[in-house]
Amino acid sequence: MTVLQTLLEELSGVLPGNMTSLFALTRQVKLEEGEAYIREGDKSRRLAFIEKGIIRAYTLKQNGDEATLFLRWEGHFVASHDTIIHSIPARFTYRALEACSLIEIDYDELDDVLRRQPELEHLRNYFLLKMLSDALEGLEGFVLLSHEERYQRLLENRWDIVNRVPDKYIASMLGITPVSLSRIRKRIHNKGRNQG
Amino acid sequence: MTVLQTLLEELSGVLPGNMTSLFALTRQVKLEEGEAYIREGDKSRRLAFIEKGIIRAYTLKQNGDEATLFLRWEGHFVASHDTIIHSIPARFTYRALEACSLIEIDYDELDDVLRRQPELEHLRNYFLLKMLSDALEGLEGFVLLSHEERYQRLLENRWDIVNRVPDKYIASMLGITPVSLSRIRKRIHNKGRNQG
DNA sequence: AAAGGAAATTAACAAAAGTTAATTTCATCC
DNA sequence: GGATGAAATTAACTTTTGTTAATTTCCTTT
Repeated sequence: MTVLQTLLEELSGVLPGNMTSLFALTRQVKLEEGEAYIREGDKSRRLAFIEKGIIRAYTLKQNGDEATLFLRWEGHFVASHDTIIHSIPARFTYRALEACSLIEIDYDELDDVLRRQPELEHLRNYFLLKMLSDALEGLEGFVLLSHEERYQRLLENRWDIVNRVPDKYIASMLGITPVSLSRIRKRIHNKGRNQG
Repeated sequence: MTVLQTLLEELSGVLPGNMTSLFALTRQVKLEEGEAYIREGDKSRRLAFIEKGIIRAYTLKQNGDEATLFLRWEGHFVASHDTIIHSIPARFTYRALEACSLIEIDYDELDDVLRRQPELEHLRNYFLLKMLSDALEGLEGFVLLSHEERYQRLLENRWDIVNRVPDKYIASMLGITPVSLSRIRKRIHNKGRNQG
């Protein structure tokens, strides 16, 4: 039984048997480090649970630099909100930062199953609420915290993830340049020295 | 028939009769300008559709300044995500910037109705996806755009709303100070003069 | 019309971030 | 183990923002 199955059963309280129609539609996908899962311009509406690895969503800014929108890792779902919510081609590329193991499903097929088995609908609610909560938490950071505080918070809450990801992607996610992040790191380090 | 009823029926394709149990639980709420709808610390799980007016979600930063997380206006739903998603007391205050007319429902009662009438579940999906989309769009702005570009985008997309809201709240939403927003406005104005 | 008060602008200076480029670190490959 | 190349740091300089305070604008009230 997979991590995902265990998770879903805990959340839904539904017996494994009733999940058969759901899991019949899933397939395992392996990505090599650096491999793209969804490319900018793709129209496929696939959705994946991350069993292992980190995926980075990014796009090119007008000035040519990459901008990282978010990272997702073990236990998260990843999908292009452009294709699923708005039915437009993906405006971001979703690429594996590490070798990844995913469990994939087509969103439209998932939708069919949920329509036929409304007792599973609260799974969808659960994950939508979780994603909404994450997004709002991100927004909060930008409104409430300075760049330095935002990085500090990331270190406190996700030290393990920050450690697995090159700083330049972290910087971009924080809305700053790598040079600026480096200065922030130095500042934090010096504070630690002087003030304990 | 209210704006909300019309909207829901368009979205759900469900006949008015089936919505009776839903609307039996709603009540209209009027707020004066400056009146709070939900206060920081509140535990109530109410949810409201905004028929008329603008509501601002804000909290006090550690330094004592107010930080505005978002604005919601006609056609949006407003609720404390802290109480509804996480079941913790609201960390933000939701206050009417203008006199408001709301249609309110208790989230737990709504939840009951949706469980009993699963044919309405896709309404919840629709609104959750819409809120998620809004939140992600906000995040995108912080990652992809400079302060000036973010303000420009707001002017282009929501000129009518920006016009109804004091600049200091707009500035806070953009993650900058009122002084800085004022300078940005001047810069934009001057560009318009010189470069047409 | 005058007064009062909040919001917005401006000014002046300090702090932080952007930009470009040089330098150093560090992991990887041969 | 030395070469290679990307990432991170540092440096030097410019631009933007933060901060505090003064000034102006604008709206409301009397």
